[in-house]
Amino acid sequence: MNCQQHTAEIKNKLRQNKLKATPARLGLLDVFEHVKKPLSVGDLAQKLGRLGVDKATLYRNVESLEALGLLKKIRLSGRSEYYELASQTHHHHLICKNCGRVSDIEGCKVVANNKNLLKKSGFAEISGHSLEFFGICNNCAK
Amino acid sequence: MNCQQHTAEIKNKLRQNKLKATPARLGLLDVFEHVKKPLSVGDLAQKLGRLGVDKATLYRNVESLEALGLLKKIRLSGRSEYYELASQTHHHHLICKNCGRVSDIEGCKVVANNKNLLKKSGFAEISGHSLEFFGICNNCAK
DNA sequence: CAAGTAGTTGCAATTTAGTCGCATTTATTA
DNA sequence: TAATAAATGCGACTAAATTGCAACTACTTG
Ligand SMILES: [Mn+2]
Ligand SMILES: [Mn+2]
Ligand SMILES: [Zn+2]
Ligand SMILES: [Zn+2]
Repeated sequence: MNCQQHTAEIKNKLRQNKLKATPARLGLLDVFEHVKKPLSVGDLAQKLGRLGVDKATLYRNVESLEALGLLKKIRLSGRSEYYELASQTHHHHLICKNCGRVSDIEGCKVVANNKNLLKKSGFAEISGHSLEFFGICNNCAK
Repeated sequence: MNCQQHTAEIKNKLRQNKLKATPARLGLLDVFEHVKKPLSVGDLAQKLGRLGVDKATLYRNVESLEALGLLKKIRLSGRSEYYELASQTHHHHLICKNCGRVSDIEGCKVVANNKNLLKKSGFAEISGHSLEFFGICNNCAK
């Protein structure tokens, strides 16, 4: 699939959900396509430099694009929220406690033994992990 | 072990680490002993109501008590940081996407199959999870 | 292709979570 | 009880995120 087809697809998806295909949104998604790392709104603002998109707009857009299923919010350490393209295959992250560097861990089986994955990760030491499940509690499901 | 022994132990641990056993710290730890849920600094401030501990003090204390190993910082959803007693056995959490309710998942084997644990969790639906590892990357380890 | 309009944007003000410096107070020790 | 290292409260400050609103623009429909 080439880039124009891809853009057309995105525009469709937006319109199907009554979201306009604005320069801010297309630019934002384009940044995610080209940058491989998780990005905060601050990162985005910087990458979008010449487009000069207001931060309120960025916050509103990452939120609606997440709701739409194009972005995924991930919780790294630090004070800001990060986002990735939701189209990436499910994976987790290794976060350096020293410098904050983030590496993807491919081939997740939460279910299986992770040791092999970690060996291949390019990390010198794994000192901890955090695993959270999200869902609906019985009380809310009622 | 009764409650007084326990308090004495905590005082010792604090003093051994040149931390004073202040009302703010003992009160804070007491809240954690009695409340089973992870707490943010905001939660703590509220629970400590009548003691009227300043938020700067609370932030400084959760930090030093974490460094001391009495508290553990955990990242749930939402914007603030949460803490739990570090004395609890290693576990993870189920977080309701609807109401934010947090349940402990006991008997963690990140390594093993989680399905049985989830059945017992009191959740109607598990729709996702997040797993992060923390460590030192090769670049930082150098 | 020219309105009409729902949806979007930028801007400024505001809220929230957390941090910091400093003068005062307190827990501990001798 | 006096000396003092550590802790506290207060206020000012920061960064991240949110909100209201008037102006604007991408899309729809004719
Ligand atoms: Mn990733
Ligand atoms: Mn817990
Ligand atoms: Zn590193
Ligand atoms: Zn719930």
